Amino acid sequence: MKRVTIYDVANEANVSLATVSRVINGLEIVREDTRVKVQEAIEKLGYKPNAVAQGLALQKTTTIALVVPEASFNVTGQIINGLLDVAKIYKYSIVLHTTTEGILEINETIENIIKSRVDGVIIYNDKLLYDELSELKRYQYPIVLIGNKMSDESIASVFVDIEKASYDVTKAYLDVEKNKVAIIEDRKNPFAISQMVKGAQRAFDEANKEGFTFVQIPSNYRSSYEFLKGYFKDHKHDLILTHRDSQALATINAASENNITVPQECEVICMIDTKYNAMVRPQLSSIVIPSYDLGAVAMRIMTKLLHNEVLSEKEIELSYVFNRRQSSLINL
Amino acid sequence: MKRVTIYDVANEANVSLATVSRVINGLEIVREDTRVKVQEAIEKLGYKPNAVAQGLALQKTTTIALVVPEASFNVTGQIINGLLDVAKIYKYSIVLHTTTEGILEINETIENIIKSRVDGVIIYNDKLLYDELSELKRYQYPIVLIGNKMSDESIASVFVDIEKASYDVTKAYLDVEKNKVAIIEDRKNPFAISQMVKGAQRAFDEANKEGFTFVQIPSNYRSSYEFLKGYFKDHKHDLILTHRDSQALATINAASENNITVPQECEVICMIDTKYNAMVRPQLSSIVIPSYDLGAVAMRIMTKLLHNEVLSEKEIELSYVFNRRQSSLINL
DNA sequence: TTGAAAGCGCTAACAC
DNA sequence: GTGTTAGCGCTTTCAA
Repeated sequence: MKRVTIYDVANEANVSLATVSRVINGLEIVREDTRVKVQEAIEKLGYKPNAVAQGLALQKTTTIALVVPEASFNVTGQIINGLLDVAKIYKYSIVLHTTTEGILEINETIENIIKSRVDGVIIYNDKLLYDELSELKRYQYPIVLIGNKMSDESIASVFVDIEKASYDVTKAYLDVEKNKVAIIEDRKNPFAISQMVKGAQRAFDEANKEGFTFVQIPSNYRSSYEFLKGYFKDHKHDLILTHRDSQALATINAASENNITVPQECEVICMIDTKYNAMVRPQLSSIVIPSYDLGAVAMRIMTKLLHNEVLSEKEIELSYVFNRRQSSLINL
Repeated sequence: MKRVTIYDVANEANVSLATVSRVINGLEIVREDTRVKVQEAIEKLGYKPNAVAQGLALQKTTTIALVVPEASFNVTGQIINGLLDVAKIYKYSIVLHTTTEGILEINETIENIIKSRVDGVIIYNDKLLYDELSELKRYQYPIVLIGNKMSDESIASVFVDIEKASYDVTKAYLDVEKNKVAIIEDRKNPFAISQMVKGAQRAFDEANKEGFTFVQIPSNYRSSYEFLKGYFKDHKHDLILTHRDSQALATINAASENNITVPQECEVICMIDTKYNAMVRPQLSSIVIPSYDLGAVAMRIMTKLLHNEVLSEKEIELSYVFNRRQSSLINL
């Protein structure tokens, strides 16, 4: 089946292609009867405008690039859901890119994004730092960052203040003299972890206390779990904060192996709330970061950027709530 | 910064745009010194070929559309990882589409796909049935289905024989006289569940036994869990098969509420293996469906379809293994 | 209100 | 080995 073009429709309807273009774009300067004529031709031929050609002619593609770390869908899944829902509303397509560790790979990804001439790029990525962004900025892409607080003429961001969340939680524990607080490393999210550490440290400093511990672990679940099993043989904490649910689970399981009961002897709280938090036993207390909203808002901001609407604020902070479940005892 | 085009490069290098086109496409009929000259111009100007224009000229976009159900990333995450890895190798971009229940929405998605002039579409979707596919076929899109067994001139598929998996598991239990087998419904994956039921029923039929139960449940985790809590008050099973890990967790938690111990009094096995299966306690036994491979193979097949390579087989079955963990007792 | 024609950036004959 | 030119399918001035 030969692809039907705007010419075919024009022919069929006995009008010029300019007229067809006008009706498919809903321009009001078309007489009703010719509009109908064209519509019928479109219908009859099953014509669908070629978005590629439109993209060339208009110099915009109504697609945006989304960049997330490879294998991160447990964390980014909800974000993507939010993103796509809003993208649908504004009729944007989403091209999905994932990045691995290598700087080479990242540059290749950026190169591909630039070649694809998307209208903007949304990034959820702890590691895509300012240097890499500059390449994107050279080409004047509107950029929305998810998770990192940052902005300038072409960059906006949507995030949750994890430093504050970490501070709040830690402070609540210090207030009741539960002073042995530890944060478990998350190698995949160095920025988030650095924020958490900063917040906890601030709480300690303000309380004039010491004893905060940062526990470095291997990079995957299996070895983290093994490591923690050993770690808990001679370490005790009142509260352990983790970034992801998987690390909280590793912690709880490792503690359990050492006959440390959660939450009685050691409380565990993680930062990211997934549906598994409520499914596992003990149910995981967590900061509920509004992932879906993070994605939805990011996409909404992007549409504003693209339509040159004024943004009253380019750094949008979303609030979290604390959801205490079974793995911890203190309410905030 | 004005977008630099192939003309600018041609000017800078004092050659025609055809020559520039040749070097960026790596055609061998360019003299070395002019190639170098052009490369330098490209470098100097920071030129990146416009994929949109290439798409128009070549009548292909080297992008493929991926369609998955909305909010399915827990299940499709791994598939997408595999898909993207292979897509990178062959330099294809992936446009992500999600579908919700409504038939209208689905048609809109298909419409958008057609407009976007992707080179092919890969679908993981229990509900996108033959009727909807026909629209795509009208436009001669190569299609690769993940999860469903189906094929014709333009359709290929990659799947795991869930019917057989379900049969195997059920048979193993019937063989040792554990005859009270139940399958928990999964409203989001009616096709998969129907296959599972079929397999279990076949095992029962062959063994000339009765007692297979299909348990219908509400659609979300929370209400499923509540429902199952009630259900287990007056129902006992030797083995419960579920599709997703979340349903297995709901089952285990509900059983536990009724003081039914897993796996001693009731064994639980699910079909899809996620990383959480090994993290929760008891660890979930499961059929390990090779999700990553499903995605990777699907994309590989797609490249073959697009390059007109002959496919010896258009229905590719991947094999599963059974991973017994703590929630069940019998090895297969 | 409609049509003619230039242009968006690139590829691929075809000619030189 | 390199240049010229006609598209690819659409939008958008500018005229009519």
